[in-house]
Amino acid sequence: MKRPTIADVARRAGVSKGAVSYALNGQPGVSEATRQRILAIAAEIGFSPSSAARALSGATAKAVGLALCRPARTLGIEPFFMGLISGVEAELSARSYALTLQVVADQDAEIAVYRRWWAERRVDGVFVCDLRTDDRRVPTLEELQLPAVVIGGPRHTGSLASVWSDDAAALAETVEYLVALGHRRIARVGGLPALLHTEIRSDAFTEVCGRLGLDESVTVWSDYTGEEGGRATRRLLSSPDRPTAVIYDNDVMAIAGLSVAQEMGLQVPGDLSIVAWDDSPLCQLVHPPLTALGRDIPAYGAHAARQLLKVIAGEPASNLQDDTAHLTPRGSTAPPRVR
Amino acid sequence: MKRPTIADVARRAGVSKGAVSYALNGQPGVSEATRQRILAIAAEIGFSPSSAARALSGATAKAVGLALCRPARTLGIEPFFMGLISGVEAELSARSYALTLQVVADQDAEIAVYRRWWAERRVDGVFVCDLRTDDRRVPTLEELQLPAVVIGGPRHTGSLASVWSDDAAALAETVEYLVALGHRRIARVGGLPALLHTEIRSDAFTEVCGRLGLDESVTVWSDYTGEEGGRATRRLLSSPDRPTAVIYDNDVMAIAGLSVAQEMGLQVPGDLSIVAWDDSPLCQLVHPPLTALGRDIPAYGAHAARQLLKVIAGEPASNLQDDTAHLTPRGSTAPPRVR
DNA sequence: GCCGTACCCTTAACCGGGTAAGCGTCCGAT
DNA sequence: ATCGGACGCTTACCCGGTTAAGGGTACGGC
Repeated sequence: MKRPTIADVARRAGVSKGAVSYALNGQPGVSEATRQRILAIAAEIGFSPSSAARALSGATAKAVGLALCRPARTLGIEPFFMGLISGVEAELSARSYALTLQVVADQDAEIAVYRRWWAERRVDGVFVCDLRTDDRRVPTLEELQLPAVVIGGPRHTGSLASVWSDDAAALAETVEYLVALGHRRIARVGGLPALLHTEIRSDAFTEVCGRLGLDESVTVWSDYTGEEGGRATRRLLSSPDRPTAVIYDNDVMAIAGLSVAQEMGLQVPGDLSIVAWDDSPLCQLVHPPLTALGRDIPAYGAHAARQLLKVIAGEPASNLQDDTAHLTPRGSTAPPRVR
Repeated sequence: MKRPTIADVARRAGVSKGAVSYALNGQPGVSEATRQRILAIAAEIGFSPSSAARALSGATAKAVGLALCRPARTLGIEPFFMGLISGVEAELSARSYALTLQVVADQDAEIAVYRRWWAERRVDGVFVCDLRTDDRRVPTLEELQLPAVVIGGPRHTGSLASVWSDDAAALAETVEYLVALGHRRIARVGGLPALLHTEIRSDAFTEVCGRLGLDESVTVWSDYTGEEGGRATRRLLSSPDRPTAVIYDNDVMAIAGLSVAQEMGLQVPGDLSIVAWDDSPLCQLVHPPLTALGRDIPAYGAHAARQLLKVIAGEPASNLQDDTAHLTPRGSTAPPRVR
């Protein structure tokens, strides 16, 4: 089966291909009657303009890129990215933009991908995830003048647009809730320390603990995997003055932590309260169900996509604040049992 | 910053752009000395050929497509797709192919996406997931002559290439293992019944139960979500002659089932043995860790990608059998306690 | 010395769209 | 009647690659 081209449409309509182009793009230059005739013929023979030809003649590629730089094993289990992608997609496909995905090994590879995409004119813009405190991707994208939206922030985004959520406020709310329950020794199992949002949460944790006079609070760092999360929990709970509550930076580590606590004979929430960041259906599958900091991730993705389309359209870059994560109390948090 | 074009390279090398094209593509027609000079200049100014221009002049788009047709909420929690994608990516990016992703609502939308991609020349080929027993995507892709690889099968793939795994054998092995432990009342919580692999597993389950004389075996269908999986489990366990072992079609439902069993006061594995299909890290995070049918999903994706690249290169379609899932016994299976 | 040919490179057409410029035609205003 | 201009469409060239055809030049064989 031959792919229909604009010339096929033009021939059947008895006009030039220039006229067809004007008609299909809603430009003036053809009469309304002719436009309708051309549209009907295009629909009839299933014509869609070649994205390559379109991209070539100066227009946009109608595609955006997302490079993911986490090892495959952590990518797989975290519901976060799939949620993000489905939200991004919903927004993009409504404007018939395509999403080009690439999994990369490290920051250098990611930068190389951006340069290639740019040189190949393959994408009109990109999403930047997992911002780091000193991120070389930001100056690279600025240099290339490739439209970009940082997912995360709000600091260190340079002149790029961003979508962010106030993790510091969410963390403070969580700590205050635990303190209200009567907890004084609160620990936190963080994600990769090189990531900006980990730093933001760590700073906020330090700040709020200082403010509330919780001088026994402690943060340990992990890497988002269940394995490491479990190990970190085991270390925390082996301490003589072990914490009575732990906040985990993602759901997978929280579930692993719950397992470890139960394995060590501790009652949750009696002996230990657990809070998970990222509320996925997983949190409700375990026993007790986990109190979690949740937020609408697909909506977050959709906002990011809208931001990117705006930047591509030439609007100035802005930093859009998304909803703050909210705490959903479930069975894994309670007042600490007096020892 | 201006993007370098082939003309820029040609000018600096003092040759025509035709010569540059030959040099960069390893074609004969330029001397080795000139080729090296051109390659050096191209590398120096960071030239990558525009994918649009390339695609336009008859060559390939250097991109393949993957349309995912599951609701966002089940997509997110299943580690399967992310594993598949990272495997596909590994193979594709080695040959600098891009992966275009689209989340679609239903089969009609998916077919429309294929038609659009085809008309736009956006992709050179596509992956087809979640094959159904009477799948309209197959004849559509045959009609369009769009290279495609079905992930799943081996039946109902028409003339398309495929990569598949022998689920029937894996299921039989699992049932035989449970019978060897002493189980006679075995239930299965299946996935969506319209999907081909669900049917294959169901048929295999019926066959092996018949062969082993397990006339009390039963299959119920669910939709891969933890919610539904839990509900199905509750129904099964409320029956007067409840099963002593349940096989779940994915890990999320198995974890939900474990929760329900514990909530109903049953000991796992004493009162109930549980087997999960799809062995993800999640299976090891719960207590007891789940016996699971696992397989190397990224490798599966990589094989699918290799198949697709072959079909795109013009090689005849073949049906490649991937490794059969293997059972990893863990703490959730044991001989049934005598009641 | 002349021809054949292999080699290296240039020229020009082509892919399928977008779009500025040009060119009839019709219509209303002067 | 003539002019000006709006309208509707065509023409032609552009984007940045690929590639068939062609054209010098050098070299070997007769």
